Amino acid sequence: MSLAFYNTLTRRKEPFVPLDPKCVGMYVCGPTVYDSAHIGNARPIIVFDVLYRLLKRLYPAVTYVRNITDVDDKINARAKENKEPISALTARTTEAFHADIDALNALRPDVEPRATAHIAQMIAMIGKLLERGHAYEADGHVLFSVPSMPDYGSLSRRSQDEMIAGARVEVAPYKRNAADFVLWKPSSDDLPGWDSPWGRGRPGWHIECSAMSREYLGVTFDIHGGGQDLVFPHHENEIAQSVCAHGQPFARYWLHNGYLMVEGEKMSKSLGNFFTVRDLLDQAPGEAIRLAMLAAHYHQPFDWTAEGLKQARTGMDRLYLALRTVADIPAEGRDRVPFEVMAALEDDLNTPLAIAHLHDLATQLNKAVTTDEKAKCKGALLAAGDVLGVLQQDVEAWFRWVPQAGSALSDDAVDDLINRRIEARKAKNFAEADRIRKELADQGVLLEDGAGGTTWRRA
RNA sequence: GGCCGGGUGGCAGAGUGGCUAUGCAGAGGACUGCAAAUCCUUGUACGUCGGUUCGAUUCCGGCCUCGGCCUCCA
Repeated sequence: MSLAFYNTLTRRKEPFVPLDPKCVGMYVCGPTVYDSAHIGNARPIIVFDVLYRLLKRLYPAVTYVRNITDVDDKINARAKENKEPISALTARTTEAFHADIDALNALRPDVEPRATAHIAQMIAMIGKLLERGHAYEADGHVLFSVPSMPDYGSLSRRSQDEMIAGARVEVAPYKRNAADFVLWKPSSDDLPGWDSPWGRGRPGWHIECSAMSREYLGVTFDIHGGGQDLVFPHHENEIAQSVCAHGQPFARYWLHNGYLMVEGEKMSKSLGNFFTVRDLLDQAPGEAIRLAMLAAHYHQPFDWTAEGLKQARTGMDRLYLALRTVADIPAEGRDRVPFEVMAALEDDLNTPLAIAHLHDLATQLNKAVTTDEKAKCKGALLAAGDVLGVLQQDVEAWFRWVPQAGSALSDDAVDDLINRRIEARKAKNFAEADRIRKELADQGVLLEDGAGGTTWRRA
């Protein structure tokens, strides 16, 4: 089986051949740190985390770069609104972002560059664009000249005429062409700014990704990922900047995750269907959120629903339940991801199919008779979970998870009631035993009487 | 208007030119003091109209329909 991705650049699924098979480079657009991450932000985080985990299994080394945008007009506006220093806002938001993605089992990238730490590289790159005639100064700004690049628009497949026709925003008067975009803009004294050959100012939105990917991955690199909404203009402009500055190809494979909707509608604050990752982590364990997200192919539009999250949690329960039966048997071969799971993921990250195989593995485990069989099945299931980033926690911890807000019965109280029920059952007092079962059930605790005694879990 | 992506069984969601995933929910059975879990069995799915084909849900075309993007939202 070989690795293949749907490449937005060619609109086709293509075999993946890295530039350097010893080390694969991937860049994913990260968050602008002015607010809590919402579930729309979580999708690319989770999707590209699976890609990262997969690549790490297939190649000796992977360099995963995901930026932090910490200079942006939205940040400036929010800081002003909050009456807090920009640095405090970005530091706080970055920290919250890290906490959220850790809870979703997303591995940290190898490099997480901050835009403000790479202003010099951006200035150098803008200088190069000016030198090569792909940019011009106007009214304190430096703008990228779109007509200077004949094949501008190749990623999003739109012609320059179309863009001008479609422009629905008033065009700034200093632009030579309506499609031109800002590389550098002047900052007033109350705004963050850096000295540059064009005066004190700050970078435009797109230049940071061009500069930072160059810094850590080189001029040409393997994979660039992000949400579909970034295809135009962000990624298109990244390509323009990088290709024109270096005269060489930029990212070779472009992967974009589909849009995320909520209960069939576009997520927006005004519709009241806006959820942060934090909100969801209070409602369900991170792995359930993760499984819910991976239940659809990354390229498809995804409809986030409460029902879907519930189903994902039930699905995780099933997998952990299978593992619970073999808690005392050591896993065998955890380092070997089952072939079918790898094949599914290598085929353009088919996570729904991979999850189906996860369930097959759980069924096999449930049906396994000998200890040897069980050990192997357990290893296979855990290994499969490792590439998908699920089944990463202790089985009992999974079943003891309680929502943030809930005033759940303590674990000790549950154990106490279970012991009383065991006494009642010994005395054949089934009425009392059933009463206790009911009492616990009302508190969301399910009891399961098995050969090895009574176990419990929260539902 | 331009461009893009969808429409699969009760629900979610893969996939395939003929052998019809997977999970949840439903039905029946085994097991169980009860229950849960588990295992077994089970269900005339592929928007619509044409075309290509021995055969299409899968390929091609029209139509209907949903969603998105078109300058700073992942």
